[in-house]
Amino acid sequence: MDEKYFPEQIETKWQQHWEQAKAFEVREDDPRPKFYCLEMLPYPSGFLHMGHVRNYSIGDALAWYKRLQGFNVLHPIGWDSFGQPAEQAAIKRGVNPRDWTEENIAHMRGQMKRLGISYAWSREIAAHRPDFYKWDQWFFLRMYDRGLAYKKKSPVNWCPRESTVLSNEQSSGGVCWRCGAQVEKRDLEQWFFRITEYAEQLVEHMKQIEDGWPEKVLKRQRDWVGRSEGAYVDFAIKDSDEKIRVFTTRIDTIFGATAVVLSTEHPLVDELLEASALKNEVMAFADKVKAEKAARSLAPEEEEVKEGMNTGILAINPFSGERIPVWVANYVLIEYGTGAVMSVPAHDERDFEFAQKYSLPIRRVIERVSHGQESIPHDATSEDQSIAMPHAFTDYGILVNSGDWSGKLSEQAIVELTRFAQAHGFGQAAVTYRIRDWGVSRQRFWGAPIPIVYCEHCGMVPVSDKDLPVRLPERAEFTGSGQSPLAGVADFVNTTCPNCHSPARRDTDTMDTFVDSSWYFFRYCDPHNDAAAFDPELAKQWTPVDQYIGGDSHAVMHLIYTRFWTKFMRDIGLVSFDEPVKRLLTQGMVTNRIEGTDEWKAMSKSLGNGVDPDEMITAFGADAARLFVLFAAPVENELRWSETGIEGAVRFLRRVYTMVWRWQQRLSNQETNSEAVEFSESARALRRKTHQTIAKVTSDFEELHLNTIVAALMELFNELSAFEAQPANASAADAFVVREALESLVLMLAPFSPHAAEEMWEHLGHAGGLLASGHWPQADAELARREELEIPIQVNGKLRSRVLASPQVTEEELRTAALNDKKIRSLIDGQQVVKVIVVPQRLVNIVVR
RNA sequence: GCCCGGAUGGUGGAAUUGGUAGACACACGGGACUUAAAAUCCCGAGGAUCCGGAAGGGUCCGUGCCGGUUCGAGUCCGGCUCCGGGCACCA
Repeated sequence: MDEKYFPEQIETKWQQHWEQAKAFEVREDDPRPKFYCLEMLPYPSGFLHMGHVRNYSIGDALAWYKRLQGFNVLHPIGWDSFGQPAEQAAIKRGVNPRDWTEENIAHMRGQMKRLGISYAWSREIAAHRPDFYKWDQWFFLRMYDRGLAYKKKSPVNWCPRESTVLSNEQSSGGVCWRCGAQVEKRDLEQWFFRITEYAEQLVEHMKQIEDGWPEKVLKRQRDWVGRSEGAYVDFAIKDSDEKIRVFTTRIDTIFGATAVVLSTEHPLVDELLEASALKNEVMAFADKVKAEKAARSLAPEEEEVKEGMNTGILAINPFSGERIPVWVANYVLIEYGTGAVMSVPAHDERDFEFAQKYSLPIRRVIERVSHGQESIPHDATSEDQSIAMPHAFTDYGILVNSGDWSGKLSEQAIVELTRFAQAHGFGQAAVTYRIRDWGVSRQRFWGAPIPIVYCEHCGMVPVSDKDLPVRLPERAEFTGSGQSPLAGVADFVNTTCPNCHSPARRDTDTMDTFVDSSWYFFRYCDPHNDAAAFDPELAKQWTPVDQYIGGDSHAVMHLIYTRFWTKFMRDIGLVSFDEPVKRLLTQGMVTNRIEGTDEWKAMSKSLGNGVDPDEMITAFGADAARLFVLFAAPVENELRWSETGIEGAVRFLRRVYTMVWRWQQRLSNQETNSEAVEFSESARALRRKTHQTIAKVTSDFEELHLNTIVAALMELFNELSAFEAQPANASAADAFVVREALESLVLMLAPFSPHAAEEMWEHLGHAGGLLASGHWPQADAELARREELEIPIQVNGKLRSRVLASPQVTEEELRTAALNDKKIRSLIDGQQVVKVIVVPQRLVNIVVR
């Protein structure tokens, strides 16, 4: 041990020790309870950024804590190594995506090792390696077997810059989630996973995780799934056998329907207009809307103007028999519900706006329930109330002008009208969801090939399991054009049919990379299995994940897909639970000031406010960088980068290190190891602080309040520094107390700054390091108890004095002590004491008048 | 527009869930060491104001704003303001 703290030396030394000792590898036959600590796997862009450092520092702190507490901790890492950047590099610079990816992984792995994150490296996985994506393909086939993977021609979100299809999640807001380009609509044959089949469970099972997941994430998922209860209602069409089915959540307003409005893309539009004189006009309108929709993606912020056209067709309101016009309009979504709505201008903002524009009648059928109202308003209101209503009235209320249902409350009417529709065969209760099936086809090279071939005779045929993986070819042409580069690789495309062995062609699309991340953490349980994605028995020992940590940018994509995937794996018998992750932590962003401004933004190269973790490690050491990152803000908050802050962390580590250096000689004497009988008052105070700190740190770890843990450790250190005994003159009892404090401090520091902790632990007489588990200190409640309490005394709620009392003081004694306090007596002299409130062990408040 | 968060010193943030507001740190100021600087160590500090030669001590105000509940409110309730985020024609 050097007298001075040299982080670089210490860190290199312990990283080697850990590697040699395989300190963080785990075995399934370990009898201790398991803990699965997982951080979101990174994309191998080539360089870690501070967001990664924060993510892994949080995860590693927890992994260390649990390990020290005696858990068998699985803490793995891998690479989300399929995806666009590798392919972009191939297009722009002609490099091989595989080489590019492997080089990036090698560099980032080195950075992680320099940070000293305690990963079980033998379990490292990478999505782009055939032994991994083989199982993507295997899962695809299982989806296919069950009808959960299907192909359909559909308008897809198309990123023109990257020449690829995006999922709904990846194109939310009309822009590409990756490059920000405006998304266009195109019709392509695409593979989909039937996530909608699991929509109900995705909502329902939130109950199982609501204690462990941030409400913010659950809410976004709930919104994304968009469960909505309502009813289908069929409107018959005059002079036709066809019906228009609409979905509504407000069947109670149906007597106010003054039109039925179809999406311009509704299949019935064509058919119904066959005989209509307006056919050409309406079709022209539909084309115009379609063109506008495609163009609109160029300026998505722009609010769309509602436009429509009367088709001249009449629909029949099944409740009233009334004939109302059928319109087509651009504001009705084909993707949601049935692609058709009943228009109730009086009670829906959108219909109101539309009706005003086209002078459709606005008929009020719901009245506000006034407070205490008993009587029912009668149906005396006039037909057209557009003048009387400045807005749509969208609240629930009481029905008017609604036939037999007038006078009923909305809630009740909804139930009764739905039941009536069902009984008469023109409707039924229905639940709809906003979530759409997950489009997984990508016209890209750098992904898992879709294991399907097309045979002239047999049509679409799945590849046999035994022929997996369908390997990516070594080379391809990267033109950046629309087709998958795989289409140009003859060796890849041309194959034989698994069925009839005649010539066939492979599907040339690859899978969305979110497929990899949907199940990767199950692979860590059994990473080298070449007979299965994982052995269910091994997975059972580790999963579900106890704590997952990552950015909240994945709140709806990855974190919904992985929940879906888990339910699917449950259904094919691989796992026995519904939810893959018990606790989720969404860490805050790391931001830095943009030079010359007062703006704090996420670090990024393009903004020029990035901080290179390597430089941090070189300048201050990994231990200090990690300590600072965890201390500077609560884990879920934004973290504002500060150079001086990290210097403070170095200073703290240096001070602790120096303290250990100063005491190590004295503490090597065995007598300091056994507890003395008598301790001085100040020694007892230090012990008290030690045990109070242990208790606080332990409970804060359970909540991942890492910043307050560091503060508590600093407090303990400050008290230790102020302790009067010095190494040269310390009694055995004093030395014992110092040892207890120092050892506890070093152990509790290990999750934050493990290298320095190892070094100090060794020099406190524990050769062999911290590697063995089970060292976490135990708080002794007896020793942590205060010998004397300082009780604040208030008069009329204002702090006026303090008295000292023993922790055993009774309420009565406290009251007396407060009233007899000199200062208090002079203050309340001559006034009437109305009441004395005594909070045991806490405070006394004297109320006077 | 709708739905969530949040607002505490110069700064990041603490506060046992209704009980001494500002822990811990950064930045800052003063001092020691030094020829000097850096490093290190010690001390100070919410604001205003008063008493005292000093050490110290007192009073008032103070957790975005207004109001309420309570012996007591950063914490609970009602009404706002501002900031951040999510969704965005989902019938």
